[in-house]
Amino acid sequence: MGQTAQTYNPDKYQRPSVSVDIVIFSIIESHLKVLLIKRKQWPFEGNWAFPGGFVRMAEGLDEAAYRELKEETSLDRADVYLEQLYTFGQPARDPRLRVITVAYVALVGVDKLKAPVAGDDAAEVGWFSVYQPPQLAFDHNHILEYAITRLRYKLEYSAVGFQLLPATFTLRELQIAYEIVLSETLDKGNFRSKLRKADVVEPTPYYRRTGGRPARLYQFKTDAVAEVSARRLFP
Amino acid sequence: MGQTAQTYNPDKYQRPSVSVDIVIFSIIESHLKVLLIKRKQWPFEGNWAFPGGFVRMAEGLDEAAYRELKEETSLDRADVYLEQLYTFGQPARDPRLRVITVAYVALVGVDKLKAPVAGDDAAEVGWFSVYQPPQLAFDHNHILEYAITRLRYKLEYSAVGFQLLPATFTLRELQIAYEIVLSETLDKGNFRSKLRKADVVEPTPYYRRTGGRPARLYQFKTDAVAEVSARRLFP
DNA sequence: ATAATTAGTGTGAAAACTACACTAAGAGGG
DNA sequence: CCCTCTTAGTGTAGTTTTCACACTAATTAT
Repeated sequence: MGQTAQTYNPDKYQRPSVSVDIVIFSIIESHLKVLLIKRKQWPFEGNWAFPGGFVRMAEGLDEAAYRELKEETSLDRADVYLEQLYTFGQPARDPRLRVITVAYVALVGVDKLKAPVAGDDAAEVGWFSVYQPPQLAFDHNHILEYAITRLRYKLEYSAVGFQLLPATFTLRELQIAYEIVLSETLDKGNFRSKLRKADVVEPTPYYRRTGGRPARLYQFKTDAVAEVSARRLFP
Repeated sequence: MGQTAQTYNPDKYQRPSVSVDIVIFSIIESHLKVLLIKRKQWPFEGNWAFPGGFVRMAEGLDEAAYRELKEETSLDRADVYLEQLYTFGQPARDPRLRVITVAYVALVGVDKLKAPVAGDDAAEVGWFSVYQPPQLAFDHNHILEYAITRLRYKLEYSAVGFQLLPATFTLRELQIAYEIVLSETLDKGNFRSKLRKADVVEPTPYYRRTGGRPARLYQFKTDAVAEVSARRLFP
């Protein structure tokens, strides 16, 4: 019969290792891309993996994710949107030892990207299209798929899409970002009127020159809640 | 600088314990209730907690959740809807040792409930209204709130609400279940037409006698997808 | 000037949502 | 048996939202 949490003595048993993995998305050159690091050791040597690492005893999970983000990509917590995705814990997902990983999703605008730095071992780092990723390590294919699904879903009913853009942007750029993530085209007029009603962006006094009529630059309203009330924002 | 997952040797470091906790919801006597177990030991002795326990080295997370469910409540995996909720890992959430817990939400129909059994130590077990829970252990208040929010949210755009009812039910009963969870009244006609359009229930040949006109019994369509396509199902 | 290009607005038809009224089928009481 | 009460189930008009598409606006290139 069952051991309940109160009687079970965990010291008698082996404990798993717990890591965080961060799926970092950005839109680079009109493509939805994900940051990956090349592994230099067994297992999955030469394959690519999300930045991440083991959770330390004295830190929370979000804290661990922000720390790894900073260490492996130099991205500060102020520069990214970070959210817990899901926890993956199949016993065989790491051939070395039992590792349960808490996956996070991060969104970052191109303007925030420094040249991504590697860890101590100067591993190769790169941005890859999410639709043609390289050979991934562990169950990271599965995690990536799940992350994309969640990102699409989230974009439909909230305003996190702004996190993929620079601080100011034209409405056309925002629409293109949504189109890239959702993999569908959106109607310009409808996109704009929804945006107006959602009341999540505000105009700046600046314009960006384009091929034709200059486009007004907008910014995300700081007081706007990310979770846009009831109804879906998009499509 | 950063330790990456590939160079870090986790054996050199202490590892946290990992548990699963299961927030089990049911609708009992027209109230949304949650199953809790009374703790008999320090810490939080006398407080109530979700069923749960430590994850074993050879089992996955869902597997651990189903096992605990079976051990502590006799509920079989076929009898419940189970879904991972969120992972809570604040270092101080358990005063004894570092425990990271992967929380799950389970929905179960009253007809599935046997008298809930306790573990080896015959702990007290009970169903409590989610709005006036007793004194809870650990961060379980926080987990409960999060679980309720997610349940409401999920009900709005998917058809999991059926999981809170017996195998067959009247549409009125289903509406009441939704009203209880969402804490708002719904229009009968509109509820029914949405349900018709969503195409997730089918009539059985049976009726339930009520005070007035007998009500047709319905069942969840087995081939219906739980995630109801695009638009919100309710309100 | 004129065409080409991109920004931004307006609008009518279709679909969905909402509130509310209506009919249907049983139980119970005189 | 007839009337009333209760709960089940349907219909619909008015409003709001969505969707497709046409229109105007401001700049660059020729």
